[in-house]
Amino acid sequence: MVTSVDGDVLKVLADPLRMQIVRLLAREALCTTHLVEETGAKQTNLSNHLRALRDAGLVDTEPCGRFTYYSLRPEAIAALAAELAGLAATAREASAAGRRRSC
Amino acid sequence: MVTSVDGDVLKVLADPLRMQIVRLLAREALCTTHLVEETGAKQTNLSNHLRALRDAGLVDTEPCGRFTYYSLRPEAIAALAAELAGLAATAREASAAGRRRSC
DNA sequence: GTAACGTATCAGCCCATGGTGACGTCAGTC
DNA sequence: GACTGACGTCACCATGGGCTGATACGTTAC
Repeated sequence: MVTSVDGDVLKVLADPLRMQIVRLLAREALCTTHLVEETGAKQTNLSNHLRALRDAGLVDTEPCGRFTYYSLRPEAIAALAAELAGLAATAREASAAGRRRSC
Repeated sequence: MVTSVDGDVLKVLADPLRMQIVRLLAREALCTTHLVEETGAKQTNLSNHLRALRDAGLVDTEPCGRFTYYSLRPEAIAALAAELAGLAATAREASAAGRRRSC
């Protein structure tokens, strides 16, 4: 299949807290301390979610002294957006053509 | 916030079987029987997932005798794609400007 | 060195959710 | 009417994954 929407990325983004992190990181790079303040979540919890985001290739980390800056990787999000847009285009086309499999 | 990526839609799409259903429905409208053949999943299981997709506004149903046709709603997918694209654009801009919060 | 701080890892609990079987409902066929 | 096939709903079980506390590690300040 040409466009295989990455299930892992979707699963990672499906969590509300991780989505909130992604939204915050889209605006500016932050370190864990900031995210604790912004989200109100425990540091341990955030560290787990950040690891999930890192493993999925959604964020980059940059150590800075004893801090660690997290920043969003626009390509990852853009790739997912493009794949979904392609899916939507296919569906629109199929819908316009009234394509359906007979029973 | 202007763009609030719908967490429900993401959560629904995060399931691999549901994503497979969405991909199949993007090409043509199908009824449950077809989906059972294509996916190999149990009818009951599919019915549950289809309900989730319907509740999330991702698919439309159209009764046809004793069959039920399911079709993808392109708008729902397109809206999600657009929101994600917006997020990616914001992130790209922030990254280019080197925006980061000081510790 | 020691203390304080930022961050990561681990083990455990608990809840949400996917899968399944039994059953009910509705439409078409005889 | 009785039967069959298409779908949906419900109750149950099992697994996954999110949250937490304890703890470890590395860095900076004193």
